[in-house]
Amino acid sequence: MTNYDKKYDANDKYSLRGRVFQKLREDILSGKYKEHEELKEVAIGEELGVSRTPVREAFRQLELEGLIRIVPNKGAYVTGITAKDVKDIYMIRSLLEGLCARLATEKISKEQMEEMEENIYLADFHEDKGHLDQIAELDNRFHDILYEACDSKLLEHTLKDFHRYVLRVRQKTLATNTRGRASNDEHRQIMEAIKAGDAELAEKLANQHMINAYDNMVKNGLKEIYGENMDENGRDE
Amino acid sequence: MTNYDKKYDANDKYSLRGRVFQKLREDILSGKYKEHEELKEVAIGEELGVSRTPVREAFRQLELEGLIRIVPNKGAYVTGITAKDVKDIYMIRSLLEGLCARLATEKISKEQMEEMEENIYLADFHEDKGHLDQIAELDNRFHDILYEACDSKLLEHTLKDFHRYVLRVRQKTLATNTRGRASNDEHRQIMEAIKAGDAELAEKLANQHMINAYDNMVKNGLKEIYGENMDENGRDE
DNA sequence: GCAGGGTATATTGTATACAATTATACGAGG
DNA sequence: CCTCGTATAATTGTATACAATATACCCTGC
Repeated sequence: MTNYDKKYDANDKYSLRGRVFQKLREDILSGKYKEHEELKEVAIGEELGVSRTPVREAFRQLELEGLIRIVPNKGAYVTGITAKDVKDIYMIRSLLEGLCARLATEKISKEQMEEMEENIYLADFHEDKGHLDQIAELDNRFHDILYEACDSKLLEHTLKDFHRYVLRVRQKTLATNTRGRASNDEHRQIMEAIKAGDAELAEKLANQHMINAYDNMVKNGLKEIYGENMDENGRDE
Repeated sequence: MTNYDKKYDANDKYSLRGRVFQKLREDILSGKYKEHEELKEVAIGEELGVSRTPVREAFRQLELEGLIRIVPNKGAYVTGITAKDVKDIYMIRSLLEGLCARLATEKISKEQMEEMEENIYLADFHEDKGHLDQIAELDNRFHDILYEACDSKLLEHTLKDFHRYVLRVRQKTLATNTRGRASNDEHRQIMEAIKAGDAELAEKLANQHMINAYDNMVKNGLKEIYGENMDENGRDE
């Protein structure tokens, strides 16, 4: 938590450090650098045409974002997400997305409401056409709208952090089954509750939306994706 | 979010950067550096006897912790907490401490349970004696035990982040009234619910514990402490 | 053949030098 | 007296040099 939008000032794309940070985050989340892979300062620096200094500073930030793990005097390693992590994140998100939806019911602006309606309409359209990339994009955007609408920088940032963190997993499962349609239907219900001013209902629906998303993940191969880390805690309860 | 305990490997007290980071965090939270104060790299470096490099890296981390704000090419400034921030944090904490208590009911170890009981016993003792520092310390520790007992690195870290973030505020209010006693009574109830294996009750009690703590803050001068930032959003609802 | 140690090498940690940017001070012009 | 612009100083951004640490390999001795 605790960085909000302020971070974006310093991670601006105009400083070398900011560019390195964003590039590395992108590459880690997209899977270019795989789990437990070691990132070497000089190698990254040469690849991006900068010295070690901005690379090192970017590393420090990536570590606090949880994307890499720095072992003193040894190196920086890409962190993995365990199935247990994913489960925990969805438990937390279930509560916080609910809170977010409840707050958004009071605070949402006309523009945000309209974008949300449009988002759902478009998602239906692309679902019919089978445009998987757009569906994933719209799904992400729906949640971002919700986060922005709750009028809490802290909650918004916390949720965006978690959201981004599970992107690696979510993209895959959303694209491989019929969850897209169901997910969008749930989005519509949440939107309508917010529009009707029913904060209680919006909260409940958002809670359940996360639970459904997680259940779907488990059904559709979370184990295969993160199989190597499942042993410890990933399958209980 | 998203850094867990891994961070502590890199912020070890044996590297200069780790020492600078911890020292600065301590000084900011304790109030040595006040809101909006500018932190200069050379000044900090000279004071601690190190060069700018480790100071800069510590700055990057402090920024992601939300304690300072770095404006590119300008400087690093201690961030303030608005009353709205505090309110948001307690809303979020209410839910997450509840979740944490619920999980802890299943997962808590014998040692943790014992430390929790001892904590409450000791807090009562120091309350009788009027040892304000120890009371605050034990209050913090109670929550840390709870966080550790939930068996979720992610939830633990998220809650510790929020907890630390409001320390600046909480210390003051806890020390200025009778909240200490009431707080410890609530701790006892939570502990007993966990001990009895009643996860539902533990969750509800932890929810309410945070709400009570926040209400008490508002009653006892949150406005005075953060008066300058109240104007925007701090008093609605 | 194997264990232990030591040296070479690679990599990170820190300090310093240099470049770029921003803030400040002062003077010229109105 | 005020304003603007330029020069100068202060500060951050980046690169490089040097130090400390960890790793790998070979060499020696048993």
